Amino acid sequence: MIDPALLRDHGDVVRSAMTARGADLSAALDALAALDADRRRLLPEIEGLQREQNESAAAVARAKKEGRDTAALQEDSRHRAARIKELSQQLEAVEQQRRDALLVIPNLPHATVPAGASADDNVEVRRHGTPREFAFTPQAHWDLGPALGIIDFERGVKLAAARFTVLMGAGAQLARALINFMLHVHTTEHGYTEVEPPFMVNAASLTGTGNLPKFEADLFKIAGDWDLYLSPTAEVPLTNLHRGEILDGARLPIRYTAYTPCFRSEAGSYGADVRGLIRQHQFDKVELMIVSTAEDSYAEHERLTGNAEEILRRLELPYRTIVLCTGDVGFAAAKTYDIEVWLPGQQAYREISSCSNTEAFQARRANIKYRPEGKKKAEFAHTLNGSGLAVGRTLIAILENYQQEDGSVVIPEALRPFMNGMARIERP
RNA sequence: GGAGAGGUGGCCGAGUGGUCGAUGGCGGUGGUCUUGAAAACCACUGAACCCGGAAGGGUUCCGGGGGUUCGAAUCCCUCCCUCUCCGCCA
Repeated sequence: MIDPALLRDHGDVVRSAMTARGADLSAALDALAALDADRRRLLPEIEGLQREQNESAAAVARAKKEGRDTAALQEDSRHRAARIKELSQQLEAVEQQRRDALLVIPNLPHATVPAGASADDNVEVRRHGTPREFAFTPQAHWDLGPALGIIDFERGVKLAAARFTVLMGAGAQLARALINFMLHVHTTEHGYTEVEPPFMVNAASLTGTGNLPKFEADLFKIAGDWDLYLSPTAEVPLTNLHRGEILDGARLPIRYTAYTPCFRSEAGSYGADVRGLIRQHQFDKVELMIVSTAEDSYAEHERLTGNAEEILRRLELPYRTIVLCTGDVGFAAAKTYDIEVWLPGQQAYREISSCSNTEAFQARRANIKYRPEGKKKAEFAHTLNGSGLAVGRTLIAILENYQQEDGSVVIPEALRPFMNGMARIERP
């Protein structure tokens, strides 16, 4: 949620930020500003009447104690009560509309975010490793995996639906090893606390992160008499851990990591990445999440992105890091780095992590505050999140980058301790 | 799934229609005392929003929502949550 006071006092800043995003929100912002003005007109009027009503009630109490007649006072109060009720109903309607309007306004891009209209305008900030030279034509993982007997696409469809997959044998083991490896590095070297959250979340949590109300179509909702959704990312439960709390500033930054399965309906992406493991309705991810002070959040953002990159460096996978431009940065984010891993089967860098600083956008929606050390007034925290990393896509990257001419796949050195020492996955 | 009990400020715990945002205790902060600490004593100690340049003033909040009333923590309705027992179960 953007700061309502910013729209009120510096509407031009908000408007130009939305233009930079390529979002035409001028009508929505006009409506929001009008609702805000209505609210500020109604509120003092109601509060003044309530004050009179409180005084009147006290006068009745005094009069009764002294045995005087209170009929006139009560009659007066009755009229005022009706007026208060009438105005309050108006205010309630205005506030509801104002809330609804605020919840669909995206975040303001940070000043360091490059201007641009689409993903084509994203800017590469660094590149690590060199794509391997193959003496043969490298295969895509959707050929490698089934040939090794470790990925079964057909049976995933049989068990559930398209975009569900079964991992078998060394494939399942590899996914589990990756999860353990990532959690191990983040908890023992990067200072994150491991969390196992619920894999289903409620509407309040999804509203806090910004998935609701605007992106309900991307979610799987639980049928029946439940206000629950399958979590699309651990960002949702981790960010909401401190929803409605005021944290001690001395405790910040708080860093969490969690392995969870993630569930996304992938509505509207029917033509994209239909082959292979890239885009699934269910996938595993190790998430990184940080609650930070406002001053430190951009330093934390760099750190978090580096923590995610470190996994790829340990696995010796070539990657590049790009910063999303104003036209591509997500709804809740002020700034996002995408980390893209090299996939020889596609001869392309593909997203394997997305690391965002949402500043106070989610904190305002989820009411996450902290009391700066030595200060009395609580402030909105900044929240950050990033994949550290997407497990399925990491598995793909290993298969494709470490494939051998005979169709076997070498296990990266760093992963072998988590694979019971296995050094290679052979064809059956 | 069945039966019962209960949700009050950071915590414990009073309060069953009239200045109650709420007695008291604990915890916390500051002070007095002390070489220092403890103890004792004193004071302060929630949040959101509105008006205001500020100082300050005001409104709301006793699980959520609605209702009765001049007036609700207190009465009524409803929803949510927690706990206990039984059943079932990993």
